[in-house]
Amino acid sequence: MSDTVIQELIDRYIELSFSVHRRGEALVKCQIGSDLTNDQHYTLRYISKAGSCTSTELAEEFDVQKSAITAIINRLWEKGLIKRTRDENDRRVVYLTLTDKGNELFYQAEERIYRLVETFITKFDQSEIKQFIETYEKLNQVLKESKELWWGNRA
Amino acid sequence: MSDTVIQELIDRYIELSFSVHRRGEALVKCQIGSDLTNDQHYTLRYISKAGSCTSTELAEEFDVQKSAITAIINRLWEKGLIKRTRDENDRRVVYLTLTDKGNELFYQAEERIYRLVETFITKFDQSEIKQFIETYEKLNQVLKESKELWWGNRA
DNA sequence: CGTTAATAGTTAAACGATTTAATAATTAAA
DNA sequence: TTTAATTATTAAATCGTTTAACTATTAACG
Repeated sequence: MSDTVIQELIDRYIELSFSVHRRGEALVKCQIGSDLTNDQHYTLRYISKAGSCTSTELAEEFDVQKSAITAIINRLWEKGLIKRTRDENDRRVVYLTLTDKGNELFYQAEERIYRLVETFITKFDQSEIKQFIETYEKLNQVLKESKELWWGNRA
Repeated sequence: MSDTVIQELIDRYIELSFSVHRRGEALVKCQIGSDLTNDQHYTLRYISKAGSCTSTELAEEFDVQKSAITAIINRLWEKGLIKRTRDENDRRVVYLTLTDKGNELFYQAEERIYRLVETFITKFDQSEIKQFIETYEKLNQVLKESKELWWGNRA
């Protein structure tokens, strides 16, 4: 592969890693606005899809420390969007689920995002989107593996 | 386009916007580690490519308030990586340039990233990468335009 | 059984990135 | 010359993150 293509991939990926989080933020806040941050929305999203999960699971999934999860869950809990339930068999474990309010807010946001994407999706054709998603997933996977490799050499 | 493909794009994009910033962070810190955050590296990168620029320019480019730029520039300045120079003709303006140390650190990071990307780039073929970059740019452009549209309706 | 590990989650302190609102200094416009 | 607009900064607040220490609980093993 030519050097310029590698360099361009790097440029784009770094650009991506800088800007896309902010674009996501705009996406979540789009139109009527939800008062949710990108990270909060993504957390609701994960819990909604899982039905119920633990802090440890979220920390592993998001690749952050458990204390970061505690913080974000606290903020969602203060907004009344999340419920904490202790496991009766193993009393160390806390299950996280969405409250009715949490569910409602999440689905509202999802619907808004869907409507928005519909407005511009016509500019792409299906195969282009599919290809993009595939390459992204591959790239993400490769980066994840690489990361484990480097960090295995340290610490 | 089918509903499932739209939904999948949304899922992937939201995932992307959540995770990619963290992957970028790992990329910047890879191997020997640079003590730069992703945002700091990206800022050095922009100034390096531009040669010299202003806070206002960075704020527009990064799509944040100018005070956020002041903050990040302060941190880089404290590390001795950035120089501030007042314009003699218009004394409101401050030009930002990299110091020698800033240049060195930035190029070290770039080289590390390049070497890393080389190790896994073989898993992709050139056309796939090119296509990925193109679609990314298109998507980014479309989202930028959409954002201006929604936010034009507010405020 | 009882002591020692390990695990799940939280708290506290610190830092980085961000926003809004207010301000200082300077230049442009009327 | 007074008023506007522009450039950059500061201050206060919030969010997301890390590391380190801690609590409560469960598992392991002699």
